Amino acid sequence: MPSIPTISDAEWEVMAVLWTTAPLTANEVVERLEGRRTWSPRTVKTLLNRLVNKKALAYETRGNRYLYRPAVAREACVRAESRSFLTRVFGGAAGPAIVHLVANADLSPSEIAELKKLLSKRKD
Amino acid sequence: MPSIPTISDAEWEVMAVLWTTAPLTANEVVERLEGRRTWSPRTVKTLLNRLVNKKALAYETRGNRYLYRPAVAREACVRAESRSFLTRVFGGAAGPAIVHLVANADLSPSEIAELKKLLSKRKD
DNA sequence: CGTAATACATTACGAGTGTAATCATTATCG
DNA sequence: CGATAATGATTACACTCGTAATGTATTACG
Repeated sequence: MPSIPTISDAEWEVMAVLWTTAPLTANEVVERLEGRRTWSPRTVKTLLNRLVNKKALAYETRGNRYLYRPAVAREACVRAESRSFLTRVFGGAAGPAIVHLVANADLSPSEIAELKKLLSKRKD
Repeated sequence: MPSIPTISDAEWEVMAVLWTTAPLTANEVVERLEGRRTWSPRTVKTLLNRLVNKKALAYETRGNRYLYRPAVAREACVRAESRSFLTRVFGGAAGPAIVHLVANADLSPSEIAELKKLLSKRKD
């Protein structure tokens, strides 16, 4: 399993785009970020570059253009970030963290139902 | 409401100590971190200083010693960090985040029961 | 073919972080 | 009272991040 690189806030936005659709050219990534961020295209290119250096993204060249695609799975990054969050904020204790989130979150009835089902299964 | 300063990883460790017990002198904080971290006492002093500058800690002087105490509530910081985590990793959607955590977390039966109770109450 | 446009690479730069060492002030021991 | 030890303040330094500008190589138009 490839170890998960550290992905910063801004980098997560870029990764999110490519986890949704890949491969994309740099400009396609820029387009998909418009509206959500007010970044200069230069900034997006910088982030793409850093992510490639971190081996969070890979690319193939198609002519003079690069096609970027994720090199790490979203699920793996989510797990890593979650662990880091739990450790920092709750000292690693998932129980209190989940209680906090459930108490403060805006959950739809169907989400509540799903969570209850999930909890019942885990009791086994 | 005082706005919540940004608290880094290392700083969270220090805050955690003072949220548990306060007020404490710098050296008492250092002692309580021994074993959990291998920081030089200097490093801890630096972190205390930064936290005071950020107004996350306050102090009173007792003779030549400082007594540090939190200036922001743990609960408020937890909320801020949780929001930041949800936004970064799950695009702000709490539902999927909680599902992920529940699915991956190591929960005790009593925690599971507590969560189910909490969810039932929220359905109303 | 040469020059402009395009696309990636390199460099920039101030703020924050992790990790400390040195400086200055104050209190305490002899 | 003076020297030393203790304590907080200031300074350090390399690395990451957010946010770009500038440099370089390649392509495409005229």
